[in-house]
Amino acid sequence: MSMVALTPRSERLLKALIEQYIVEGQPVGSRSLVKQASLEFSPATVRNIMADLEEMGLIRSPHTSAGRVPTELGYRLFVNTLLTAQPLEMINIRDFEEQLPSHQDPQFLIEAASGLLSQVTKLAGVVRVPRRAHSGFLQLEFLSLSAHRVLVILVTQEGQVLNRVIQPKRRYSPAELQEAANMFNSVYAGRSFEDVRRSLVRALEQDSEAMQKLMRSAVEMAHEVFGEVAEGDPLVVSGEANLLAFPELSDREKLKRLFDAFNAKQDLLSLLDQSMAVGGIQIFIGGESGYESLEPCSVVAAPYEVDGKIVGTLGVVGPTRMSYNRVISIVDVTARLLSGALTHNAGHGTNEA
Amino acid sequence: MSMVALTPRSERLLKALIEQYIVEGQPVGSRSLVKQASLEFSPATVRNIMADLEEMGLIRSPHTSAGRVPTELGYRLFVNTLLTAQPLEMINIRDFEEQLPSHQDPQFLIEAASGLLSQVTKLAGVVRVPRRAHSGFLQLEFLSLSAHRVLVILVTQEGQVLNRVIQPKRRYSPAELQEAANMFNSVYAGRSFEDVRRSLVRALEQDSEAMQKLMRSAVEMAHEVFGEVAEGDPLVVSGEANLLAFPELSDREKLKRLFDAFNAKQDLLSLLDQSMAVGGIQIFIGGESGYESLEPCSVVAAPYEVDGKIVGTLGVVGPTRMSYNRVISIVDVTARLLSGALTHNAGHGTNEA
DNA sequence: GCTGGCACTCCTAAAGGTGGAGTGCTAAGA
DNA sequence: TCTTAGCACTCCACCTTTAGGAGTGCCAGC
Repeated sequence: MSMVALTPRSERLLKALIEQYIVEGQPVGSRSLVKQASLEFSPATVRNIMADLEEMGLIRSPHTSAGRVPTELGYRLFVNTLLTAQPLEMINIRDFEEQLPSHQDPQFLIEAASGLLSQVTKLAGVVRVPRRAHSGFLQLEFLSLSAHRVLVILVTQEGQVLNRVIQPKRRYSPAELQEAANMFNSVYAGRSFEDVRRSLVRALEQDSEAMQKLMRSAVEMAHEVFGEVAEGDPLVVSGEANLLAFPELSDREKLKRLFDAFNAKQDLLSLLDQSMAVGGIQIFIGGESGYESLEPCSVVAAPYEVDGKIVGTLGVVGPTRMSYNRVISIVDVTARLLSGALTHNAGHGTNEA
Repeated sequence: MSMVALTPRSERLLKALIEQYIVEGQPVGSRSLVKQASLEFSPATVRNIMADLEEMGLIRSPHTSAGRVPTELGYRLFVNTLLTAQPLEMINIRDFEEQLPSHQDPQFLIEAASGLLSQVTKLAGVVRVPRRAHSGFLQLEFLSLSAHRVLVILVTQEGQVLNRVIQPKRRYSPAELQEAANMFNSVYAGRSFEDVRRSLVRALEQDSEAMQKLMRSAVEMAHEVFGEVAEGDPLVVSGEANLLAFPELSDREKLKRLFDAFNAKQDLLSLLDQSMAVGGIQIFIGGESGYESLEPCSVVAAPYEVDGKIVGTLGVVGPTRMSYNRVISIVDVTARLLSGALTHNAGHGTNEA
């Protein structure tokens, strides 16, 4: 494992090898590599260089008389230093923008982004949705639906709307509901969800005499909703079926485990959260992610923002043999566009007259 | 193809054969069938009867010296007349009910039902969500978020809440928004979504003089939302990965096509809609559904209701070789429970004091 | 240090061979 | 007339063998 720096020639060779392997999915032999990359030296020379690269742990042979295949280390070197940036013109950004119109429902945008990622990469797209607990509580509204049913609507600062129907103990007039909401909002608006939830619990435990009666009702009803509103699905996945097309995942066992991972979502979730903390585009190659279920895969992820603050992560999951430069560009631009579409004070609003 | 009625004995044999095939997934031979079902006649006799059944098109041999496998016709006869009802005690209905609590967000309930179906059947669960166009519009609310952003909230009679942020041309005070909403609701409440949408288009085309200014604004803002609010995902699918476990779907081509069908959703959607019109539990075996993509599958579907009116369908998709009696019971009970959870005036409300 | 040549390895695909599970048919028994 | 045991036959699934090819490693010459 002599960590001698690569010569320019061996770098070039490694790059050509990985690129060919990414396209063909077959171990790359010396002869075909010479032909494919029109190298000016002979197969025998290539074999010598390959032997060096193998010694360095960058490539390996599946067996004695097969060609070479990149190792995780090889991919890592490749994405770190050998990638040629994808010309972004090739990806029609217009098309992307059309799919992610500004000022839409956040949930809709997130699902659209996930679908977009999977469609254009032909891999699985995944979006970590913003956590509600940390997002800001903007406003609450009580609507009377019928005698004993009140619709409670919560609005987050991100523009998300959550709702739940509750059945309060007594009947309230629309005016009462309105006033209760006003009182509630004036106290709690602007604080984080988690913060409000805790405050409500405390308020309920405290002496109820100290609170105005209507406010007490508001707190009770709000608590019912804050406590119960499900976090919803924290992960939006699409295009899993695309992975069926890859022969390297034809191993039924592996495939099943991978799909179960998509279903369980726990590993992916942790990975994306971890990536959110770091910021910037993250690439996890094979076992680098540290999750066994994702071992045969690579993940390319990028955080996205709302009003300049990172709130979630999106990315692509595919076999280690993926077209990294293309995927990276796509993930990058999608993250930017999603951020733009989710950000409210965007300069490109439609009705700024 | 002599359509002589089956003798009780051949019926019994067919039933045993299909039941064994459902469990084992392997062609059933005469000897093993005798042993398994402890029949009181010999393998030779069974062979004779099998030959008859084959002539009637109820079973077939994959090849000369293999056992017999049910045909679609065989399955059809089986589910029509030979099924022994699954004792419902076996499925713990309590568990189901816990997963589908009343008075929850409809979207949540629908996703929970889909997940429930797939988990307990180990197949793919699918729910057709109610169509918005036909559902009733209950009430609309304008909330001022910031200077130029207004949150428009639509509430359906089913208790669903839709929302979108718009940027109106001029600024409105909260009081104005309140009044505009009141005016709007007094005119349009109770009509179907599609109806309201059409009315709005007409109102906008007509002479604006005839309308009060604030009402005009309300109509404009409402139109922006009614026109643009996406229908959302009409189909909730879960547990697709369960299908990977079935060897009969190991054909990569078929599997890919099936997964694409789940993604495209068009065929499944048509099938479920068709099933909704008929009402009652529907079973589509293999090609009976008429959709090529679903040809290797069977679908068991049942409609569900809100307030006594059928609004959608749910079901299970799996290989033709599925445990029909079990699946039918599960689909049935899930449809009932979902109906109950979605129905508002349910007798089992929690706070009816 | 590069290259052609050569022996060697090992996979893949096709071609045989074998055993078992299962069938259809026939003829004898109830 | 229905049932059953027996038997020859079929065909798959599995294994082994064989040949072919792609590729390597190494050596010797340039």
